[in-house]
Amino acid sequence: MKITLAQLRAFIAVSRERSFTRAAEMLASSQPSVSAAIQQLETTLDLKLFDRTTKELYLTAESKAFLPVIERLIADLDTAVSDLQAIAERRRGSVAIAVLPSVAANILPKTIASFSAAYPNIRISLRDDNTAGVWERVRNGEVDFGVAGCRQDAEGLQFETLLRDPFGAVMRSDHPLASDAGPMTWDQLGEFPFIALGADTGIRPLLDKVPAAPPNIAAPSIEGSNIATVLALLKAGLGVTALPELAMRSDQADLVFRTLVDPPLYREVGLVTRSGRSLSPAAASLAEQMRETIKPQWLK
Amino acid sequence: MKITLAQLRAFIAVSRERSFTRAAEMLASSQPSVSAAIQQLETTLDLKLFDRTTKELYLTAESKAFLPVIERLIADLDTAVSDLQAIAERRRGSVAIAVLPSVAANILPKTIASFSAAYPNIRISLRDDNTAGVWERVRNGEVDFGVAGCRQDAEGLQFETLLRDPFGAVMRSDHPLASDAGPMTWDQLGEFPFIALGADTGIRPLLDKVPAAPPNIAAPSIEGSNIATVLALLKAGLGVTALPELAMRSDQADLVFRTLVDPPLYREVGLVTRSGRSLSPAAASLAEQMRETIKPQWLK
DNA sequence: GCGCTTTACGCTGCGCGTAAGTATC
DNA sequence: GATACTTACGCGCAGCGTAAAGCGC
Repeated sequence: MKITLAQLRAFIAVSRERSFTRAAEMLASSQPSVSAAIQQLETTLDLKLFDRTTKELYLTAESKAFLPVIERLIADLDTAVSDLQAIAERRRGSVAIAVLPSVAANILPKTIASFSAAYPNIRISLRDDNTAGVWERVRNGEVDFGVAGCRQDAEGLQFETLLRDPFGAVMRSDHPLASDAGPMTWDQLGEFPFIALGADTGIRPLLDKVPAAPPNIAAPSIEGSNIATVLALLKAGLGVTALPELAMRSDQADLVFRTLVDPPLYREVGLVTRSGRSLSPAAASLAEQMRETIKPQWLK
Repeated sequence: MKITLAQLRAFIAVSRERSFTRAAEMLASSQPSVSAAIQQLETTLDLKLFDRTTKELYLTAESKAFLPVIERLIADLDTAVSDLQAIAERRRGSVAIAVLPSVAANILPKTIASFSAAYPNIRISLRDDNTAGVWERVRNGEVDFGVAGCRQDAEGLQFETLLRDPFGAVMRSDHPLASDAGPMTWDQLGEFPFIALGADTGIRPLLDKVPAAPPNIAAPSIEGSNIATVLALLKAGLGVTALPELAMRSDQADLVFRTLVDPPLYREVGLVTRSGRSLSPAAASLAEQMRETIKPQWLK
């Protein structure tokens, strides 16, 4: 015969109430079923748990010893379960994500505002990094998911596009190319010193694959290791570059962005997750919130 | 939906084995039933516990946190249950009893020898006391049960006769009455100084109710507070007394016991238990052993 | 005779096992 | 195509509730 949690709960209820009838009320059950539960427990353990007459009910010495153990057991279980349910219901928990700086600056504030309003007790841990760094942090489980550019070597990882970020030329506002703010073509960049990003960024490989790009893009005058550096170089008037729009939107002072066409180039930015691994409830909600936030931008 | 221990055990098994199939083997169950158990748990908790493909199975962060709690829970439960079963099977436990000195000397050695042989790991705690003391110790729960004389004021206590101990006259071997060893009558005691036991013993009240007793029994020359004292007085040749046989059997040196008849008087000696309260398994066995040990004597 | 527990009984439904289905590698 | 998990399905049985019986005061 097998012990069940219901039997243990009945045991606790009867012990506390010192009455089968009141225990049944407490358990929102019928009195005979409590009776049966106790009898089964007694049969299983081969031990009398209660000395009972119609008038009084006593715990035996054995059940007196058993009771606190079982009470703690049931309490621990209930605690564990309600903790889990709190996590499931997003009343508790935390999410760690890694995102591109451009995403952190331009998208996350809205996303996090909405998310925190909906789930005020979820802690969010945020790291910004370039595409390679984001992917690595997702791969090693440091974060629940990431937001970064697409990559080919998605071994064990999954990519879901959130937005297509259009490339444009960027130059100082007094640069010859800055006289017009509209779209321009790749070959117009050929006459000016090109300031490129390092090869370990997600942007550089994309540029290297543009057939219409003039040779100075592949052989840049200067290379900056990250966006901030490149923008600084641009502001110093040392050349032009090509960047996804989002990457410089947060720092437009003195700079002009002109969308590049013929052909247009996009950086796909999206969610990076471990394939075959589910997100925690809170992380899933945050990811969903991110999709919601970006959707309008998507349509742009 | 309700959580069951089977589900929790399935959760532990799958977590450890990282496979539903192997978990099912471990649980001596079918694989689909393990599958169902996990699904029910996931439904109840509204939480994914495992990320599973046919190839690999991972615990989610939540179940990783849940697992050790549940493992300890189940381990504690199993421990508690097996402890109780040890008690039920008399592999562990202890019995405390209070008995009359005469019983301790004449009956218990055999009883305890048999009992300890059958249940070597049960500790026995033994106190000897007079009838009043034994009853009191049973009443206040100091002992599991007692062996003593019968009493009327059995409020909440129960008496079960084990043996009828015949009264006899006791005197020093050089006493006139000691010339014969056979039965004698009460009135023969009338001519000699009577040494009585105190009124707080179980024996004195019995003597006071013998109609055939000569007046010197109710008005004794000397009163001893316990058997040992009375026997000492007898050995000093200061008089005669009337005692149940068992009370002096252990100390016959220099004394003669002659059964009293017309009418014969018996002290009923038996088990004293709290009514409506069950004995612990070990105590029940010891009581039973006592009945077995005494049965032959009973027939005497 | 009253109050509480146990027994009796019919029912629902859960859970098991077998077998077929499905997905992933 | 092999392997492992999931779904489908039928069966048995455990547990519930109602109702009747037993039992101690």
